[in-house]
Amino acid sequence: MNLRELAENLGLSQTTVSRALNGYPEVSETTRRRVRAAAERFNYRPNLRARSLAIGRAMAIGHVIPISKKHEMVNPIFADFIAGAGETYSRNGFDMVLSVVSDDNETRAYRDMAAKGSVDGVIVHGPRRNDSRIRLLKELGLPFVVHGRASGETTCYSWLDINNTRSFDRATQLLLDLGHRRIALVNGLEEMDFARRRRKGFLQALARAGFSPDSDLMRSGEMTEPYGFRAGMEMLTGSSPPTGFVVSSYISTLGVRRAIETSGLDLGRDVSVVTHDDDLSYLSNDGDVPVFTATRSSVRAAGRRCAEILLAQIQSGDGVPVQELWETELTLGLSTGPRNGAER
Amino acid sequence: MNLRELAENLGLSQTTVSRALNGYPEVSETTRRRVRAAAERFNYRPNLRARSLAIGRAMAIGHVIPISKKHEMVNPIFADFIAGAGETYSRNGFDMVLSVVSDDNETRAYRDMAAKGSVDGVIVHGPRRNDSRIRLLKELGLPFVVHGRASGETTCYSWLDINNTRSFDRATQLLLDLGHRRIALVNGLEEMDFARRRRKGFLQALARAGFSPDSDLMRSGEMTEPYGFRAGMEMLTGSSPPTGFVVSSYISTLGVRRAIETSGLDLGRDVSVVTHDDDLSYLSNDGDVPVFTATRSSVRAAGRRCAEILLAQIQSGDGVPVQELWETELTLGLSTGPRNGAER
DNA sequence: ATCGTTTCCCAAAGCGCTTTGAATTTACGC
DNA sequence: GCGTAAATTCAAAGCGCTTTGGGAAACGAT
Repeated sequence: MNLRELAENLGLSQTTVSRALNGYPEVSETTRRRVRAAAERFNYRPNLRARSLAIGRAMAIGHVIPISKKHEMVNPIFADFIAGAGETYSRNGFDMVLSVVSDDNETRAYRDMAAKGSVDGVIVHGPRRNDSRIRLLKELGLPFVVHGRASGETTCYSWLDINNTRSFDRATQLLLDLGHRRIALVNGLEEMDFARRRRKGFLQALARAGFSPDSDLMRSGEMTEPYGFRAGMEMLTGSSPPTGFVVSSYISTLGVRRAIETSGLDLGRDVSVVTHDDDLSYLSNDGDVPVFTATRSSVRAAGRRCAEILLAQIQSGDGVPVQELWETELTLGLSTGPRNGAER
Repeated sequence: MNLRELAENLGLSQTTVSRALNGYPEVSETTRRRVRAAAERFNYRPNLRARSLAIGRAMAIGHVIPISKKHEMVNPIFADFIAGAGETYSRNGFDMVLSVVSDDNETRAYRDMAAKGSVDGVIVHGPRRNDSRIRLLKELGLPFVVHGRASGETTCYSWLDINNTRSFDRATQLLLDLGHRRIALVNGLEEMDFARRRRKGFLQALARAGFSPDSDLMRSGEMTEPYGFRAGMEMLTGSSPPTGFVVSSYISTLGVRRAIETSGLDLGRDVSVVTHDDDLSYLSNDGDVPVFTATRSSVRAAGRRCAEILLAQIQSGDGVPVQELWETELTLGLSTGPRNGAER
């Protein structure tokens, strides 16, 4: 059932039917009701492609997901973000189109999206230092919101980020306050912007306490469970193992815990761990008392908000960037405690 | 840059340019090269909406993700599936459109997709017993592939599933062979088709060994980590705790492990666990020796394959259903061992 | 030269919708 | 009853592409 058929059926012109359905004032209330009823009855929905061709908008938001051996974007954190953003989209009648591309094709993917006109805007995930995508998207004139920030990028753009530096400063400070002296950082990939900021916060707290960084106690890598395990094992079996860990992701924290247990140590007593908790719906750190002491911020809420910002930007058409910096909650769990008196 | 401009620029008609780019034989090789070069130079991509309006195909596949309090589809498993499917899509020039809807709107979402013409086909996730979506999609004439199966649905349709019954039969049998007598099942939501099949396999193995089912040792729920923990705690602190667990998801297995450890028991010695492992890229159970004994099947590979089947179906246009049943690997890890001699 | 055949290219229609500009009907005041 | 304004409705153009049905040019064969 298309517009023409529906119009014929009603004995009206396509114009009138279209206007009736889209709420234009030039059509009388009685015919509008009549049209609405018929549309309902025939289960009519305007063809999206035709509609967006006519109005020049795609009614869709794009997410480009680079995929490769070294850099895997489709992770549980991303899934939760998507869930949040998706809610917002469907509430506003937008679709979400995901483009999974090998990461050497990422630039092309954005170019394609812009040229093909398949989306009205995009969300940029996992910004890196000096991220070239931001310039590209500006050049293409495609509205976008960055989840995170790209330090080094001086031009103005919309982003939503958490205060990574302060989060990790506070997390580290907590361990210092508990008496820990050898504190390890298990971080994300060094090229990711958030990882740099977290490291900065970590080092900042150490410096304040008068400690100089120990590169043996700093790891960066993609935040999987096995990575956390490996990093944990290496450090715990090293010559002078840490008594505290600050970990960038709940997922790798699971690996760190495994390493601690494998080493016969007791989490929260022998070794303290503070993690960043994205409040993932499937890997909740909730409970009467959370298992892990964590800096928490819901990535799902971030998804919702990023989507809202982007849609507002598209609707308004003005290029006024919106920038939001969210603080995280530092919640105490069972994974932290005072340093054991005895040196290990 | 659109087709008209490109054609004008070349001094050719739109027809010729279109044909040149789409590889039709009616255009000479020399002009084809000339057109290709110009398209490259101007960074021309056909407008997708116009194109699909003209050819009547959307070049996109839909995934409907129901979302609600009780039934959360955006999980790490789904993320991996998406990653696999997405690879296939982009290799074939298709987009993936996700529609996140509250689950009382699911039917509407499929209807919308079909009527709006925004996709050429859909993948159905998480089939339930007697799933109404299958009938709906047949009625709508929208090509689809089901990831899993819907028992009770008698009509013929394309699906890709793993042999859940046999998997869980084997897993249970392994524990029986190791001497375990009280074996618990921590399963997914009862309404999900796979959960029913897994329970069937579980009970089948028990029955073969002459054991009758004990409802105290069977749980079902959404497969989160906290759920696994709760289920594990309840059973382990019950009057006659299990010495073996069969768990439906790696994620809830993490919860079960936490419960075991919290109870002061030793995984693999006091309590054995066999899990189903979807081979998630972020929560890998790999290693020289896997942590968990598991029935393994890559959900990412399943995503790839489902996408292939669907695309083939769309391309060919015939309605010949494809059905694939994959066996899982039963891999031994560190989480299983003979039952302790002493009764606990 | 003439007549098919190829080869190469084009004008125009059509996909299903929105929107412009105009036409028709109705309402109202005089 | 007439003129004007307001309220409705409509025909047609256009969004950017593909594709149908020819037409012109080039090429051999007669």
